[in-house]
Formats: sequence, structure tokens, C-alpha cells
Amino acid sequence: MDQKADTRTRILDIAEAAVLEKGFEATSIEEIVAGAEISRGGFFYHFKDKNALARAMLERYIEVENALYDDLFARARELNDDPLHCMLIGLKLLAEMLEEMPTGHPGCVIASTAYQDRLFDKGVRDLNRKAILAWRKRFRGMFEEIAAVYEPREPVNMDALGDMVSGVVEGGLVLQRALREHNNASEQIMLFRTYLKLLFSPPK
Amino acid sequence: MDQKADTRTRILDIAEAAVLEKGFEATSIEEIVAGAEISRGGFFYHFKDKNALARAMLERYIEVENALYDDLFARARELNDDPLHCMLIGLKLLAEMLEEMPTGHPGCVIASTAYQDRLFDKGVRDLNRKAILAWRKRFRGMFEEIAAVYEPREPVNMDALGDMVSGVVEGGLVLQRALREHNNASEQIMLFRTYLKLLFSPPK
DNA sequence: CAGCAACTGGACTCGCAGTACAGTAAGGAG
DNA sequence: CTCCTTACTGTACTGCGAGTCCAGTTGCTG
Repeated sequence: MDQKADTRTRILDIAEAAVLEKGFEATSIEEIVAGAEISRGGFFYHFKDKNALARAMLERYIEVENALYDDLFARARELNDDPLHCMLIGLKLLAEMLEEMPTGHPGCVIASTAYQDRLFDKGVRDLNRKAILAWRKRFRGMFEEIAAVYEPREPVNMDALGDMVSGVVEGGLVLQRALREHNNASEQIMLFRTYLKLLFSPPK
Repeated sequence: MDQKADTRTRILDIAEAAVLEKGFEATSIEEIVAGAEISRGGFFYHFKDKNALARAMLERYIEVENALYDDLFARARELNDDPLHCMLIGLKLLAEMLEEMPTGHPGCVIASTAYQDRLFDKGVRDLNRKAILAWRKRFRGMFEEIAAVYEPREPVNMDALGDMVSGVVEGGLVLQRALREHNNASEQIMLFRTYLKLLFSPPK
């Protein structure tokens, strides 16, 4: 029972590392079982097929990411109670965190899943979708708090602005992957921060 | 000779449509040859392997994309000679174009390639990289022209700002794919436009 | 008519996903 | 102490898709 949890987690760890490095499709089950030191039979005991693995990975990843955002903005809130400054500090922390991550942060998982769409079943795609919608809601809420204090200088769609956080991170990660540079994502976040500063500049 | 060009193009057309719809890995050669009405042998006559196909697709796509940007911003320039307004009009045109594209525009190809990295050889990855660097240069140049007339209100890294055009488009397309909505990319571009408006607001 | 370009078609290898199932070691419930 | 379940191991097999090899065909071209 405990064994089960251990092995399952070990499979997920190994699979996640491999998938982040080279993509889902390029990661063979053979390789995962070798890394986790189990048999092929053992793998299929835990996961019905590769789809089930993808689903479990996504679920775990989304939880981690949410906890990370919770933590990041909680720390930011402690540093400054103003919603705008809290957001700016949170994004700064996010940018710093991204820079410290050597081989690109997990955000990839979302884009990766999105781009291999047909490889996955409906369950996986829905999970992906829900995670992004949750982030939209989260950031939209924060931007509305800000807008209650700072009148935006230009009219903006709050849903789209919420999405822009995810979009800028994902876009930055795409650039980073393709360019094989290491700080594009954090630079993009820093630019997004200057946007917010300009958008919400004078308090009401 | 003409036949060759025809068939090659037909293969590329079919492959591109399939890859955009469901990803490179999920597109089998079997399916491509069925669509192009040739034999498997015929396919391998034109392309050494799937990698060569990917490379050819990317080359073609990058050319099309560059031509598209040339055209878009040339039209924008005709409408307004001021560099800032030219950029704003160009982005508006880009956003409109993206909205009119039913199943996501080719931009995907870049992200798609980036996320299936290890599947491809160095040639493909380098092509991808060069294309993004070319866009960085292109937009950076345009932003410098703008900055010569409009002092930026906040200090920004011009390379990063250039990348932000690609990043916002790619990020928007990731969202669009994952959410199965249809105008996220164009909305993100419109938000980026308001950023530029705010950043370069008062003329020197 | 020779020769090359542009194929067709079939047979084969290989790697990987997934199935099937028989067997086993360890721990708890009765 | 035995029975049962959980968490596996190990092997053997199917099926698919990529990629190779190659012999043969068709059509234009010098």
C-alpha cells in the first residue's frame, strides 16, 4: 500500500523529468521502467496506458503550480498590502523563480499537452483546459481588486488580462525552448510588469 | 520535373494541414500518402525521412510568415507613416487575420516544433531558432524607430520587447489550443497594443 | 533509343505501445 | 496457520508505424 504510493510517485517523477526534457512522445515506457527500476508489467499495473500517465502527471503538476502561485502571492501580500504592488512583487518573484530553474519550468507541460492534443484523450484535454480557466479566474480576481483602486488608463478585457499572465509565461517558455536561451520567460514577465505599472499607474 | 514539384508541394500541403490539426507525431506517413494519392515509396523519394519533411514544412512556413509580416506592415505603413501608428495598425491587422483563421494559424508550427524538440534533428531546431531571432530583429528595429520619436515611459529591453510580439502570439495560440476558444491570440495581441500605446504615449 | 526523373509496389526489419496471463513475495484478517 | 489481497516480475505475443531495399514501370528529353 505504501509501496504502491512510492512506486507510483517514483514513476511520475522519472516520467516528468524525461517528458520535460524531451517531450511526451519521445519518452518511452521502456525508459521509464528502467529509470524507476520496475518491470513493464509493473508500469501497466499502475497506469492503464500512457494516457493515464499523462493525466496523472498533469493532475500533479497543476496542483504543484497552484500551490506555487498561492505561496508566491501570499508572500507578496505579506510584503505589501496594496493589490497592485502585491501583483508586481508576485510577478517579480515568479520571474526570479523561472530564472533559477535550469531546464525550463514545468509550465511546458501545458503547452506540450496542448500541442500534442490528439495524442491524448478527453480527460487530459479537459484537465488542461480547467487549469488555464482557473488561472484566468485567479488573476482576473486580482486585477479586479487592482482596478477597484487604480482606474485603468486604457479599457481592457479583464478575462483577457488574466489570461495574459499564463500567455506571457507560456509564450516565454516557447521562446526559451526554441532559442535555447534561459531567461526569456522571466524577461517577458518583467515586461508584462511594466505594462501593469503603466496601465494602473495613478491611484483613483 | 514539374510533376516532382507538384507532388512535393501536395505532400507538404497535406502534411501541414494534418500537423496543424493534430500534431506532427500524430500524423502518420501512411495518412499523408493516402491524402496525396501516392505510394509510400513515392513519399520517401521526396523526403529522406520524417525529419526532412519537418524541415521542409518549417522552411516553407517561415517564408510564408515572413512574407505575411512584410505585407502586413507595408500596408500599415501606407495607412500611417508614423512608426508607432504603423506598428499599432499592423498589430490590429494581425489580430484580425488571426481571428479569421478557423483552426489556429500556423504560428503553432514554431511552438509545436519547440515542444517536440528531441524528435527533430539539429537542422530543424536551428531553423526554428533562426526564424525567431529574425522576428526579434525585425520588431526590435521597428521599436527602435518608435523609441526615436516617442521616449518610452519605462525603460525596456528592446530585444525582449521584440521577442514579446512572437511570445504574445505563441502564448495566445497555446491558450487558444488548450481552451478550444478561438480569439485568445487576437485578444492577447490587442492587449499588447494597449501596452505599446501606454509605453510610447507622449511624443518627444 | 538511351537514359534519367518520378514514381509504384511489395517484402522486410525494428522499436514501441499495449495485452494477456502465470507466477510470486509480503502483509493483514480471520 | 492459512487465505486473500496487493504489488508486483517475467515472458510471450499482437499490431502499428518508421524506415530500408529494391526491382520494375512510365514518360519526357537529348
